[in-house]
Amino acid sequence: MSSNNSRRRDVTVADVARAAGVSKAQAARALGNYGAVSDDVRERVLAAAEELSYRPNELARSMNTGKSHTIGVVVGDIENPHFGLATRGITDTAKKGGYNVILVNTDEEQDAEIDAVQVLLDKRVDGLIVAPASSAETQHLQRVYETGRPLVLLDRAAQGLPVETIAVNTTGISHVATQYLLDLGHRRVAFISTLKAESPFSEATQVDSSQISERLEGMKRAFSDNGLPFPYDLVRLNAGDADSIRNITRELLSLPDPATAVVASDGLIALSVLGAVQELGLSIPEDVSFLMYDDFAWTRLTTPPLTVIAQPVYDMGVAAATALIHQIQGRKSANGSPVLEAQLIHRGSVGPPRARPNHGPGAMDGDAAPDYILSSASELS
Amino acid sequence: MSSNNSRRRDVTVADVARAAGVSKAQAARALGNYGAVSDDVRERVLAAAEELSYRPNELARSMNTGKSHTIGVVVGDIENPHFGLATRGITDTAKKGGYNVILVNTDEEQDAEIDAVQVLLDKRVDGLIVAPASSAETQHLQRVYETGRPLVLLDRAAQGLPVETIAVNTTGISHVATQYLLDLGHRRVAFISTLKAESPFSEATQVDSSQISERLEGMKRAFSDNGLPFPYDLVRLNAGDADSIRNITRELLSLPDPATAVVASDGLIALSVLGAVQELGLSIPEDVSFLMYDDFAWTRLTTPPLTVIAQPVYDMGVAAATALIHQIQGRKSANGSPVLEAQLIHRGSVGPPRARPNHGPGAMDGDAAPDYILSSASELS
DNA sequence: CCCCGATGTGAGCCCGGTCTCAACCCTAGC
DNA sequence: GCTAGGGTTGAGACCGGGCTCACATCGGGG
Repeated sequence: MSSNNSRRRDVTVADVARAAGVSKAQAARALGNYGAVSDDVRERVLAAAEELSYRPNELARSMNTGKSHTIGVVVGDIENPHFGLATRGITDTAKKGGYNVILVNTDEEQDAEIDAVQVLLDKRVDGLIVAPASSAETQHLQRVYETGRPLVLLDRAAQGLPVETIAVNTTGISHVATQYLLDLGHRRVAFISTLKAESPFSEATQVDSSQISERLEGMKRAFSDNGLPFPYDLVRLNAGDADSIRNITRELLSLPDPATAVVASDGLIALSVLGAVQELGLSIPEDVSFLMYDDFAWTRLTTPPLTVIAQPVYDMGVAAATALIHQIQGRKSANGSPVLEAQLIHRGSVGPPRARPNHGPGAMDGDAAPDYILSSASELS
Repeated sequence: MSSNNSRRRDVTVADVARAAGVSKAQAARALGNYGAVSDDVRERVLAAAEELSYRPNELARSMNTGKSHTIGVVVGDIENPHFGLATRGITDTAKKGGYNVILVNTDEEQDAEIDAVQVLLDKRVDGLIVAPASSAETQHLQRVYETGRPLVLLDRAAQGLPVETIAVNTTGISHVATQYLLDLGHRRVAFISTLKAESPFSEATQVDSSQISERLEGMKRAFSDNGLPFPYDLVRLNAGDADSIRNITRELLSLPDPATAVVASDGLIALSVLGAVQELGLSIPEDVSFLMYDDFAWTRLTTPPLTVIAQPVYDMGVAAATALIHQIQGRKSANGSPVLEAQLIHRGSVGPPRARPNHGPGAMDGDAAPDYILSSASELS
């Protein structure tokens, strides 16, 4: 009936003004609630607006206020619950502050990210939250920074960019977790990440992601603190799709000197690793210990439940959005960024490594965890 | 250095025109690649644009083309992997078609949804994809439809709105799944959903969500096909947060005549139900059978792995975005919406109910599954 | 009685693009 | 030599709000 006969034009202030029998300026004032307007005029305008069901065109409004009340969010993959949860934190906070969120997925592709940032800038978002795919190639972020448009990084820092970054103390928690594994007697600790890299990992590899490099840093430091050599051969990058992760897992566990503990960099990786372990007929933690980043609800339901490094992902989203909105509004961050800490949560997927006949020097000779470990383990649970 | 001294204005066509020594109109033509422009002018303009690193203001462009190349997506909860995955399907498809996505979360609140739709309309999105919280209260969607702005519904239909809706044949799969449970001997089948409702479920309850009502319809039909009374007392709505789900689960399992099978309406509910079952010290499927909607990777890792109703969630997102873009571009949907089918995937969480001494009439007297069931079960696995 | 400020009001510019229109140049055809 | 018609060009309208400015109008104080 009253529906779309040739996409009728939207109602504008001019229309409302005409209907109310006043000038456009007066109508605008009444609607925008500024300037001086007589009660009579205000009433007539508001009535006319109601009658015509007038709605301001936000695009037009944005154009001369220069504010779009929209923030751009660029993440690697919303399908990944890690980002899903962070995004939730961002959108909740944004909404409270009167902002909308344009979400762009990059599949962790550098080019897609560059593009995304550009598009969002073209759309004149008021600010950007980016989880950069690379901490090394950051010219596009540099450019954003130079235009003066508010920018907050999530999860990963960008080299040499003095931009507010919301992330947990990754090196620290990684050190703690690794020390825990070492104390239990593990020496062959593997680490699997989706991070894209050209060649196999070695001592010389420069890792592009600050987050991954910090995790590795924490591991290395723990090994060296204990006077142990770091097992470079067990660090695996490029763990993209489920199949490649399965293959990597199989390989790590069938080496002549196999991994006795596996650390998964995120939940998606964890799922594939666990699938592969299951297929190999190995059991956790008797045959392999397993540790993953992020504490999702399902990690409590596996047998055994999984020992995880919990990150306050939702809160990180909240913090990022809060910081960004502060920047947009030209305020200094209230109290700097809140300190967000990750936490090692002991459940059942980590145990002492299986005793192996042929172990090199420097290894502890027992395979059971010393008492003090068990007690420290239960402290946090 | 070259950075933000007092937020310098963006470069405009006028600036480029001046730099190239031509009129604004000519510069616009050269940049926009339309009309007649001499090679000389084109070159000078493009060079100037490059030099000044000119970028068109999409807002201004949208304003007089009337197209924002943006679609609005309104979902209940992105944190829920169901929507996470669907959103991924939507954004992937949108990007391919040159559209961006503004994402709004409603927490399944009707008011938030009304608000969200309004805001997106105000921002002049080219179209909307909505997973409506209610199939009954749909005036806001009705209004969208009346303005002629493209609209596609996801997951749930809206009563009396002749709008393209992307959903699986829910009644059918629910019927199949229920029949399977009945064949195994279950009579006390519970269903838990987040759907908000005023009062406890009864025969008279009108369910607000088409999706849930179809699922219930499928269940009821299966019961009546078998001449069995439908256990209205085991349908539980309002299963919001983790705690309430835990309580509901405990209650269902400790009734005088307890549920022997529980169907969870989504992954988030499933997690809490499983947690509660674990806490009660019950085992699946010996003590209770369990069935859930959506096939997430983690459902394979629990002990036992879970029997699920797999929905092609990603593809539904793709289909919704595709349909919307077709509408926006004024084309008829290529081949109507593709037929999307859900599938019952048999794993280990459903078994025959425990034999109970005191069973009413009409129940099968054995508790083991008849042979034909087992074979039909393995067909799909 | 006149001046002044406070209050109302309308005309019109602005944001940064798109696009229409009329004018201009130039050359081929008569 | 003159004109028709194509290729080029610039001026300026327009999208829909925000906002400035100039011009009332009115009441109170000196």
